[in-house]
Formats: sequence, structure tokens, C-alpha cells
Amino acid sequence: MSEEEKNKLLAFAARLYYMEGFSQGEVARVLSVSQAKVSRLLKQARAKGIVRIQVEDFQPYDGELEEKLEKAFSLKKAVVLRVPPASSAEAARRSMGFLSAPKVMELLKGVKTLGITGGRSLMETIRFLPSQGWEPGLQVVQLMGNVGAVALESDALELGRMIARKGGGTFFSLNTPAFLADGDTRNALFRHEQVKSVRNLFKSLDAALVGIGTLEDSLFIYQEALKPAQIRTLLAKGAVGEICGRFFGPKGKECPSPYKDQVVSIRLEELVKVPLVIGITMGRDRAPAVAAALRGGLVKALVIDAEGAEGLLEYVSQEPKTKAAEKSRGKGGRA
Amino acid sequence: MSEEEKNKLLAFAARLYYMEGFSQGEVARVLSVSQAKVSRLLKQARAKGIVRIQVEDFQPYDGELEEKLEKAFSLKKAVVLRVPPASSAEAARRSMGFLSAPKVMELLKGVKTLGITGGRSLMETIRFLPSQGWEPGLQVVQLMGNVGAVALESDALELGRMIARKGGGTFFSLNTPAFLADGDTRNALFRHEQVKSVRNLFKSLDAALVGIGTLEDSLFIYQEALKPAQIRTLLAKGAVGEICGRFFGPKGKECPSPYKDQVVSIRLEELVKVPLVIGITMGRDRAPAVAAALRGGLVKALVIDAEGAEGLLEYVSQEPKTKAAEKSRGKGGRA
DNA sequence: TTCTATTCTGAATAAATATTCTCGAGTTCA
DNA sequence: TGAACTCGAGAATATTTATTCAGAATAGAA
Repeated sequence: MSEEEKNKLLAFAARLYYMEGFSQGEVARVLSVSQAKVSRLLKQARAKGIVRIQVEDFQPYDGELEEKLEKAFSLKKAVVLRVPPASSAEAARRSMGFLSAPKVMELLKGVKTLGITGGRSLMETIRFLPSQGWEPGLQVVQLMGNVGAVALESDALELGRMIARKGGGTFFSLNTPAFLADGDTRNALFRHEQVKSVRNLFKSLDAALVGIGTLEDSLFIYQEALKPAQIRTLLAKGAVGEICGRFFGPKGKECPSPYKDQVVSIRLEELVKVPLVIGITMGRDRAPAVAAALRGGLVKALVIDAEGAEGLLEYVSQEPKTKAAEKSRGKGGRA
Repeated sequence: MSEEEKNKLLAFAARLYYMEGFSQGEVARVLSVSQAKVSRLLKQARAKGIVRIQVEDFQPYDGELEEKLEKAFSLKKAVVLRVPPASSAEAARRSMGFLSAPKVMELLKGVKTLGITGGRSLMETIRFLPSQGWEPGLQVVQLMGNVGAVALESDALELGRMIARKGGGTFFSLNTPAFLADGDTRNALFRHEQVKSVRNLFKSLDAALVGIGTLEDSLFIYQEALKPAQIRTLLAKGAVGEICGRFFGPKGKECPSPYKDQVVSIRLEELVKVPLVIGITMGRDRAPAVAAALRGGLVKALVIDAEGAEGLLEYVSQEPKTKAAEKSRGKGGRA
């Protein structure tokens, strides 16, 4: 059968299937071949371009907002995702995870030592990371202890494990709670060899993946690691956001609070020195926390949904003289 | 969810499915919905034109050849089918049947009394005729007796039944062999009420569907109703083709042969009077038979494959002074 | 020729997709 | 307030599609 004839056959089969709505079995009966063959013919027809399928394009990345964010905060990279509408925040995070994964993967190119924290958005991103394309000898470092006794699959521990498994690397686990009863206990832990060795890795991180928490809606509250009264105290001290269990004020500096010395996690001063900290967050209401983190240099690349990006830009355009000042006044300045 | 948002969702799902090669289950996981919903989303996306599927067009009807045939033979209608390449004659007939069915159906619009003969091409066409769109009170009349003792599914009997069933009409069966030992037996049969009543219907046919046989490859030979010696005799008498068990010469007039009076079928003189006789045939080698049938007005509408149509036109362009004359000389003129 | 190696097939089967069914949430109307 | 209705969802299931497998056909090499 000549090539041309073959194409006629493919076009005929494809027409019946795609245009007339025949099932493959029906096409098979017309052509006197097996259904299996029809399936193969159709595959060929698609491959040869005899059947063309176009999908109205859905551009999931908003380049314009990305540019604005990069400029506004001197970011290394902003990724703004147009998350398709979803019926729940959970579903939206899932979609965001899917869309963000290839971008995050790009950012992580060449990264050998990667710090990781917990968080639901972060989890969804990590879920969709591929098993290919990682640096050989990848080291994944848990940046903060575990929040609460109930193990969550969005804990730093779990996420670190997952990412190490995908990358075929080693996971360095802290194996401690995130919050301890007092500073002494924490310091005692710090003397433990295992904890010490992991904390030493904090200095040699190439990159880190972090979530950005607010005071209102964070894993700490959800996990009851912090009581409402404690949250109120933090708010009074000017805290607007949290990363790695460390609370910071509007400039992105850690708040001096009693809890500061009870936390097992990378210090914000250390985090600032990490060449690439990728923050992943979602939603409008995170604007103050995100803005602060970006200003403080805690996060150098931001992955955010379009809603959140807009909210963030709106927030900073009206805030400098109002909210920030107000907050600062509210509790005493620097943070 | 706004219409625009909805479309975003559809585009996203469609993109994943059609462009990225995700399964519906995978898309479902990304969107946090059920696979069933994804199936429905995709259907919507297709309906809304968010997904467009184009198939390189395969034009199954050759209008140019149709026109040429209609002009050359003063036909009421010619249908020329570009039959997709097939691995066997059987398969080709099947495809042809499929393509011809809607055209035949169109021709049969308004037909109340329809004559029918046997034949393999005819069978395939009839197979693909729909069960809708027939004239109420349809009458299907068997135009010739059964060829051979072995019942074939391409017999007039079977085909008539099938068409009557589809059309919700009545089938009038001849219930006799096509060839009888001698004229007397036949005439005796003609006196039977049943046969008589059916033969009376021959006069009131609105249309007929017939196959066109050759001397070389016909059901008669296949069914051994005619012996090779008999075929040779017919050839010597100038027969070039056969319809309804009646052999005709190059001008489409019945050959005067001994068998003529042993056949139970519509006479060619009667057939010529039927307003619409649709001949269905396939293949280059049928050219002489088809040409003769058309010239004799035995067939007023022709359904043929492109190959056959080309062969037919080539044949008539070179034949009038050669083959036809030769044949005529060969046996004695008129027929 | 005869022997691989490759390609093609359809039957069987695994996998994916469409549909049916049922339930529950929301709405309208008495 | 609640009955009746619509809508939209997923679980279960029916149907369709893709793949695997084993054998037949074909081509190429010796």
C-alpha cells in the first residue's frame, strides 16, 4: 500500500472516529479489521498530523505579574500561577502544586544541598516533582523540627523524605520537636551529635524550600503547638508572619519573643545567607507576611498564585505609610 | 463559578488530557475531582470548542467522475466512491457498502415499492442502510429466484428480508429457484398464485436495487447454477453481463439463449420500465457489463467505486469501434 | 533455497473512559 | 416549614480503548 493510500485509510478511519462519533469497534467493522488495528491506525493518524487536536490555550503563568513582583522586591525569580478554579482550598493547592512543580524544578537545577520545611502548599508542589533531573548526591536537610505530636504528611520530615526519595538523595532529619518547653532543653538537644551535624548543614545550603505562615492560619495553630494566648503575644510584638517556626515583623526581622529560644530550626539570619530560598505560598490574605519575608530577604524566589500576587502588590502599594507604620507603632518598632 | 473561570478550568483539563497525555484519572488527581467529572469536563470542552479536533478531509465522493458518468450515460444519478484501501475485495466491498448507504438512502426517498436482487456488493450496502427514514408501508419485492441450493446471505431472499425489516415494510418473496430445468416447469410455477402475485408487483415498482454480474465472476458460477459449457455458449451468443439472472449483450438487450425461458426473474423489458433502477457494482473488470447495462437503460442510477468508474470511462472511450463491434460480429449482432 | 529477523495481525486482556445510579445540597413554591 | 424539584457530585458499573502476547506473513541474509 502506497504512502498516499495509507493516509487515505488513516483519514477515513479518523473521520469516522473523530467526526462521526463511531466507536473503534464500529470503525473496525466498516474496515473489516480488528478493533486493535483501528486503535493503532488512529494513533498513527494523530502522529502523522492527519488528526490535529487543538486546545484553546491556557497560559498558566502570568509573566506580567511575575515581572512586577521581581521588580518590586528585587527577587531572583517570581512564579505567578493562574490556578484553575477549584471547589476547595485543598483542591486549589493541588492544582498549584502541579503547575509549580516544573518551575521549582528549574530553580533547583544544580542544587546539591537543599533545605526543606513543612507546609501544605509545599507538600503539593513536592508531590508533583519528578524523579528525574536531580543533582547526583543530593542532600535534603530538614530545616525545622516537627510541629506537634500528630505526624502530618505535610511535615518537614515527610516532605524531606519524599524529596530525597525522588531525587535519589540523602535525607538529613532533625528528629526533634519544633518547639521545646524551654531554652535549656533546646540547648541540650543542640549538643546532641545528630542535631549538631544537621544544623551544621544549614550553613552550606544551596537552596531551601519554605512555606510562609501567617499568625492567623498556620500549622502551629492547627497543630496546637501555640496557644491562642501565645499568638496574641506574638501579634502584640509585631509579628506578621512565620517561616520555619520563627516569627518576624513587617521588615522580615525575627521578633524577640520568649519562644525564639525554644525553637529548633534554622535561624532567620542563617536563612538570609542561603543563596536561594524559594517561598511557596497561596492566597490574598498572606500579603503582609509575604511582603515582610521578601523585604527581609528571607525569601529570594517566590511561587504564588495570581490572586495572591495581586493581593501582595495591592498591599504594598498602600501599606508603607499605613499598615506597616501602624503595626510598628503598635508594638515598638524594629522586630 | 463564572463562565470565564469555567472555561479556564476546561482548558486546563483539556490541555492536560490532550496535550500532555495525562489520563483522566491523572487529571482528576490534579484537580481533586472524580474521573467521572473529568470525563464530563472534557466532553464540555469539546462541545464548547475549547478543544478542536480536525481530521484531514477525506472526500469519499468523486464529484468529477460522477458528472462524467452521468453525462456519458444520461444517468439519473451516479455515485462514485473513493473506497479506502483494503486488504481484500471483501473488505473493500464492506467499505463501499458503508459509503454508499447514505447515498442509496437518498435515492430511495419516497420509494414505496422496491425490487431487490442478490449480490455481494448489494449486500454490503444494504447492511449499512439505516432503520429510519423509510416510506411507511414499504413493499420489498424479490426480483429473482434463489440461485443454487446453498442459501447465501447475499441472496435476493436474504437481502429482501433485511431491507424489509429495516424499513418496517413487507417482503414479497418469490420462493422459487432462479433457474429451472426447462421452460415448462417454469411456466407451471408461474401459474402458482404466490409467484403470480409477486410477478404482478414487478409492474408497479418505484425502484429496484440490482447488482451487475459478468460472465466471468458471478454468483451463478460460484453457486454452480451454470456450468462452464453453458457460460461458453452464452459468451458465444454475445453476452457480456447479467442482471437478475438474465444475460445481455453489449447494447443491454437480453441474449436469446435457451436459459432465457428457464429463469424466474423480472424480464429486462420490465426492468427498463422501472422508474429508478439503482445498479451497485465495483471494480474495473466490470466495465463491459456495466457499460452495456447503462446503454440498455437497465440501470438508471449507478453506484460504483472510483477505480471502476475510471475503468468504465476508459472502456467506453476506446470501445465503440473495437470491442463492441468485435463482440457483435462474434456472435451475430443485436442481443 | 532455508534460516533468521522483522513486521503485522487479531485474540485476549488490562486499562481507561463514559454512563448510570443514587445521594445530598441547594431552590422554589405551596 | 417542608414538599417537590433541580442540580451536581462521586461510586459503581458498563463500555470502550490500548496493550500484551503469540502466531502468521514477509523480507532479508546466508
